[in-house]
Amino acid sequence: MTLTPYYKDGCSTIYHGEALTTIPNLEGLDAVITDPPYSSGGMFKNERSRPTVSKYVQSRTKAYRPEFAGDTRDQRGFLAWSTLWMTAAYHASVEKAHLLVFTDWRQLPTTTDAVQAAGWLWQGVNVWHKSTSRPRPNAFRSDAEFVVWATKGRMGKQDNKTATYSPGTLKASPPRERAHITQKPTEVLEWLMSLLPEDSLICDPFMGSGSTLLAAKNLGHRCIGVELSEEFCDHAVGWLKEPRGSGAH
Amino acid sequence: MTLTPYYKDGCSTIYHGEALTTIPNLEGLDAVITDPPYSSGGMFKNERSRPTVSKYVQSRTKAYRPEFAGDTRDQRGFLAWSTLWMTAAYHASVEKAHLLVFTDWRQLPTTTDAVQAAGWLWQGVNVWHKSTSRPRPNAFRSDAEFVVWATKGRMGKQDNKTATYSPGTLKASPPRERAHITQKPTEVLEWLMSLLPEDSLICDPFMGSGSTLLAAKNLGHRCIGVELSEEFCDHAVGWLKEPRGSGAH
DNA sequence: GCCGAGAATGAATCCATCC
DNA sequence: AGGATGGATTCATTCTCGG
Repeated sequence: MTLTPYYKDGCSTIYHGEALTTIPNLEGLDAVITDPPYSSGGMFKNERSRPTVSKYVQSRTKAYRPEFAGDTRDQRGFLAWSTLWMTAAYHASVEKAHLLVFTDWRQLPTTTDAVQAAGWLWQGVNVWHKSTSRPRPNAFRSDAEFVVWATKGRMGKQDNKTATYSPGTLKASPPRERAHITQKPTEVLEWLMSLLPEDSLICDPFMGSGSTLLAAKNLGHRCIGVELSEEFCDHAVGWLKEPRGSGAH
Repeated sequence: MTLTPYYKDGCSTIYHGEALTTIPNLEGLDAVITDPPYSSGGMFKNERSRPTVSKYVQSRTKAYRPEFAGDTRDQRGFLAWSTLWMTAAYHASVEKAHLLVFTDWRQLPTTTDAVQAAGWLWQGVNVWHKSTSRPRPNAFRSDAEFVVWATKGRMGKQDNKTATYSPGTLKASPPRERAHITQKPTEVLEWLMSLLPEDSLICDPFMGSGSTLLAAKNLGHRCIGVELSEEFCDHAVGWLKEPRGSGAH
């Protein structure tokens, strides 16, 4: 089966479609960096099944943000689904490829299970410390988002001359103006790409607004984005053509 | 069975013995805050009979840990053992008590499993960002230690007047002059105690050098420490009597 | 250009209320 | 009764704007 790109230029490709059916058509990936739907937002079914806008957004101005799909799975469903797409990503990747998956504290153990079930070698947990989070009385604030890091096989000997050293924890605030609820600061994505050699081929199977593609472009990598919602595909295309408000300065 | 304290003063009590057999004799705990051995260290005789020098020189957190993809019996053993002491701690605690357990990334999923298996309500994952870790070439540094947070039952209504707001992520380096290698910064322990009402009863079933007892004392709480190694017990007693180099300033 | 004051915001959570 | 909906709450940080 041949895929038809929704958009394509020198370094960016966007496919409009489902991750599970699209990833098996890809190959030669050096890294998979993505922020899948967490299916969090509550411990109970009725809370999870609320629309993402009402689950997650609560601001006075109520800026419009599109709904995103696939956020209603229960624990077992989330594990099974995660294992499926991660297995597909594994087969589409080259040896020693990197996998970097965002998750919140509730799904962290399930995500590490899925990563390993899919054949990846779990290497660690990175922390994105976002200082702008809502306070909770008599509780610890959940002001961290986690990134499960894994590789395809062992990394082997490294040349210390050209070696890269990256922190496992980064503090950064979400961008002021976001199209997607979960839109990441470019800084965070560039951090996660810091281990990659030049001109790597990256894939983000849950592209959203397209931050991963933009960060890859900034760093001189190629990137393939997959997104189910046409609204987000549109946004990403416009953003790639004219990255206004990209947060870069 | 009545326990005989190894040491006791107004706010601190130390029992020299095993956590599993000691905790069932305790009651009325408002919080359990501890850094258990991550591997099976302390569970088996060969670990316990190691020479004093290696116990003191080698950090407990750097102890041998099984390869992840390897034999899973150690993982299962760790889960079973963790569930046992956490269950005992649950029964020794009052309603709405807090549980705060240090763990590293490898044992984080097993720890959250054990916490929930023991009946505690998992509330989140705190991050201690310690900037003093060894860099690895071509890798993300593991510069974070995790703290699994849980409570005994739901927390219910909170009074907003007297409510406490605590961060979920803290950056702190170990004090330059440490009385003991395994010592955590007092700052970190005081952070974890920040949700507790005055004069709470805390328990650290894996006391080590006694940082938890010292932090509790600083904040006006009572604390019970349990420790298998007599050397550690001795050290803690000396430290409580004269807290030189405690990191407090 | 730098600094200080003021405003806006958050993958939240609890709880009352309605259907 | 039980599931779904909507309102109120809160502070650290960032952003904006004016002097």
